Amino acid sequence: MPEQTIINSITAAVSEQRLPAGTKLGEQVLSDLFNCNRANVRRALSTLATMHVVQLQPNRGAFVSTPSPKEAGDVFEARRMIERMLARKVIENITPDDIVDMRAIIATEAKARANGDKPAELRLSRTFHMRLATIADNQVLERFLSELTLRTTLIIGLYNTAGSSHCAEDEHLEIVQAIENKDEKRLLLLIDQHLNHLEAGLDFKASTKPFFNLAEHLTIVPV
Amino acid sequence: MPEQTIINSITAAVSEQRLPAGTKLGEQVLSDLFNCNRANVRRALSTLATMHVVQLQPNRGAFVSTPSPKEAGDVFEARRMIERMLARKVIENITPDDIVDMRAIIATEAKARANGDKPAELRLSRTFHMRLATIADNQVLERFLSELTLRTTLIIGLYNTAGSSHCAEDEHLEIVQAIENKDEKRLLLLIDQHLNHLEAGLDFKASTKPFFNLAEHLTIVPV
DNA sequence: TTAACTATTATTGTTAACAAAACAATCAAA
DNA sequence: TTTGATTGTTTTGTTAACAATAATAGTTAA
Repeated sequence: MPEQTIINSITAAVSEQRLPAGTKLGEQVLSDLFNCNRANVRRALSTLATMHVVQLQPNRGAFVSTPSPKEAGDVFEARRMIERMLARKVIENITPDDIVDMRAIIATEAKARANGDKPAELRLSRTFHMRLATIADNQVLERFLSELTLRTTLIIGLYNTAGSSHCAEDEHLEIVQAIENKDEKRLLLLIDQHLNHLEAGLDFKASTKPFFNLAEHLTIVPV
Repeated sequence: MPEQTIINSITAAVSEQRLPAGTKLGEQVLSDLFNCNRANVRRALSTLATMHVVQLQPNRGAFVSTPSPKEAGDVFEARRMIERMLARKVIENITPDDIVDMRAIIATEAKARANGDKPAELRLSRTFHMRLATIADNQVLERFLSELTLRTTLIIGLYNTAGSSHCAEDEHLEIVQAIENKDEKRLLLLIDQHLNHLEAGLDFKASTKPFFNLAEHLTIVPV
């Protein structure tokens, strides 16, 4: 039981931007925190590493991933495609109850925003997207999206410029409306716009990123 | 270094259908085989489990995954979408050298088939698809496809009915031709047909799963 | 023979101790 | 002040031993 608990806690923290990119995840700290031995921590970190949510550095330990600009582009591209695919399936599968659920999520999200509770807002935004995947009923795509939303959050935390680091609430509402109307064309348009808004807010030049890879900037000149 | 070796060996064996679905992957056997301790084996199996290539059963150990019919459907659906996306990117990025490379892979694949070397044929078929992903130059989609091709191989090994358990060689050739012509419409059609042929050969009613000696079919592949 | 029960064996899960590497601090010298 | 070396501390990596659970074999009784 402890291993999945660790994974869930870390992914939750990342999804709420409580753990910024680059944060060291020490084994001792985690095993103390979760009252378990290091072996469990190790396996949890290994699993998170295969999801590219953390990066393992030999003999140095685990760190929350710091996606590169290229990586960010790949993530957004993959995510856009997967969400479009899910959207099509959602229109096929949607039920009135699902619509009610989604509106409830959006309402709670709006409340969190009004209260200035940004972690809750971020978490609920992700919940909304993941709910679409659940309705679409493809567990492979659902898992892929789960990973990509986490990585998206890391990317936004790294490269977002002041402005909207969150999904616009009205966009979520419009998406639900399009689903209810089974208007596929409009839904795909909204999905694209939604992700475009996120991506447009990124600035890779002036990253507030505290860490950077020296090797990227230094080239070895032969004598 | 041993961990990645274990992962590579098992994925290689799965991709060549030397390890059928359901095979027990004992920790002692693997640690003996790879001259390492159980901790490394454990982490490797944990990583493979997050890729859904093996399934972990509490207190029982690790087994090569036996995908359910529903899971098989999800895998094919996701794979079809990803390969279509990759195909579009391949047309953008393709170079003459890439064309030569791909034809070489297909030629080697044909040779393996002529020699009745089925493992090599399966491996090269996967190589062909993965090469498309490399050319498309999206590491996220490349990793997703890597997982999905492995799972596809397991599915085919489980549910395929006698006939063509492999990609048709001429289909690969036609795909390269369409890429060379930058004929996107035809390329997407071929991709769909290609995967449809694989899926059409499945029969979920009858499945057989044999067992045998692990060490006999696992070879150590260097990183 | 089959079924149920028990004893034995093997395998997985957990823990702790140790080795090796990276990190931090101190101090000396240019 | 900065550089470099040395030492001590912390953290990761590895290994082995032990505990807990499941699989197996053997035995007895119906």
